Amino acid sequence: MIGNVSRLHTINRSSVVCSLKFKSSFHNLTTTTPPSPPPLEEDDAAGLCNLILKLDLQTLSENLETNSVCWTPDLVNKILKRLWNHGPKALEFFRLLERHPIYTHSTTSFDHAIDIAARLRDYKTVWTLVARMRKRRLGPNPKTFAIITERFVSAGKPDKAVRVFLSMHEHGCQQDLNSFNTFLDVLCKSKRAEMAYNLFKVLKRRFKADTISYNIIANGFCLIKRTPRALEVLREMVESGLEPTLKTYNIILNGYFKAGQIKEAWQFFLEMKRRKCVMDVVTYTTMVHGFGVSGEIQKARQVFDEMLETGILPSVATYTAFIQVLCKKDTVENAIVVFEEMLKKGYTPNSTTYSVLIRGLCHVGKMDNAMEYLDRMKQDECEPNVQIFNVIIRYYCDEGEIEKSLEVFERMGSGECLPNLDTYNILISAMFVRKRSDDLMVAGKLLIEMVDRGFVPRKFTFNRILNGLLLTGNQDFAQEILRAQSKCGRLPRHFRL
DNA sequence: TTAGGGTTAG
Repeated sequence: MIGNVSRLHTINRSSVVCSLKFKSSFHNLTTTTPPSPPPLEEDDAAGLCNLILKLDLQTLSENLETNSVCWTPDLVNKILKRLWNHGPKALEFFRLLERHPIYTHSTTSFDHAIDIAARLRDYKTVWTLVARMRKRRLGPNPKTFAIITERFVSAGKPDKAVRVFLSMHEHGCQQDLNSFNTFLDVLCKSKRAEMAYNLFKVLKRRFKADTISYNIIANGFCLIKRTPRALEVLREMVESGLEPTLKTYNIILNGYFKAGQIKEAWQFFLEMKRRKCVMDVVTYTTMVHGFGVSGEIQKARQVFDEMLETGILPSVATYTAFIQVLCKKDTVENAIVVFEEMLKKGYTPNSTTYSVLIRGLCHVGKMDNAMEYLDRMKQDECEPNVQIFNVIIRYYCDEGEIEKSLEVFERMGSGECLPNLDTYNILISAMFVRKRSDDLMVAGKLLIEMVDRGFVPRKFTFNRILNGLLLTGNQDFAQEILRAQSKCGRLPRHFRL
């Protein structure tokens, strides 16, 4: 077990894989007078990320300021995206690069950095960056505000989000119908349709609300399974002289399915046909998925076949929806048949497709098979995302295969895809199952690492580990955990921008 | 990043 602890120590720091990857990038960064900057390849972002994660502030600062890397907004954005689950490091990198003698950040990089800071709930940094953006005449733009308001809403501060939206112009960003609709959508997607509707009523004249505004609100009510309210909103829309579109119908169709009103959905679909409504791939995907989720696989298959007969081409999303419902309500074997069929027709599955299939395989205990598909993703040049890793880790944990789940975790740490809050929570919980003191040590290490990466563990998690450590007489380590806890929610001074 | 379909457990 001590092996496990020491292995965890090495994650992202000095594993062999990492060191090998670092070499080339490190060379690029430390060479002081290269004849010309070497052209950057696809993998440079990955290599640079590992380097950024490895170096301390001082060394990183020295390296970033050399002229040997040809920084481009694209490269910087790639790095910021890869470091998404290591917010403090991402911001440190962004801040250091701001001092670069030649390179200056782009609008999109500022937006990424603002998103990261907002996710860390470091609002002081958010506004500092907004001000800096403005000073450099790079923004802030409507997208910047979409990011900020969305983060406030998901942090449980919708009122603050409303105030921010209403104050956009004070930051030099004009409000218009687009930004209004975007903000309504942010509220609706967080299941605050009622709040969005109230705001809509107040501002609809000022912004000249259009079909999109109404569709957003209707969809918001559908998301909280309130189809009658959605229909009311649409009635209001027609009364104000706006015509529903195919998107409107698709929203309602999906709303019926979401609310479990399968009969209504079917009737609505028939009515659309009767009225000779032009249907599209979204209509059919909604039907296939809706029927499938409610367990009506035959109906789902029938609609899928009908779609092909009508000459509407399924999309990757259609196949994904079908594969998912087959996994859930039929058999994973049949899902694989459809998956292979999709490949034969020349479609390239994306990470969502792999995700549903891998989840399906995990669910029936076919872990080896799931791992095979994880490897197949690479062949398809499809990067596995953190959700896929989380599914595999979760199921390994559920099966009591703690070592295997740690192996997958290590694979993530060695640069493939950084773990997120869920990953840590899943693993830490699993460390209590076997009631072994060495598992508890791993849990502690994970907790410290996640705090270091800007995640805020629940109090419960801290207490659980602290209690365990105190019971096993591990006072020193408990102190370390306490230090991590006090650090939580506050970024160290050098992260301040 | 102006709206609709596909990932996610209870």
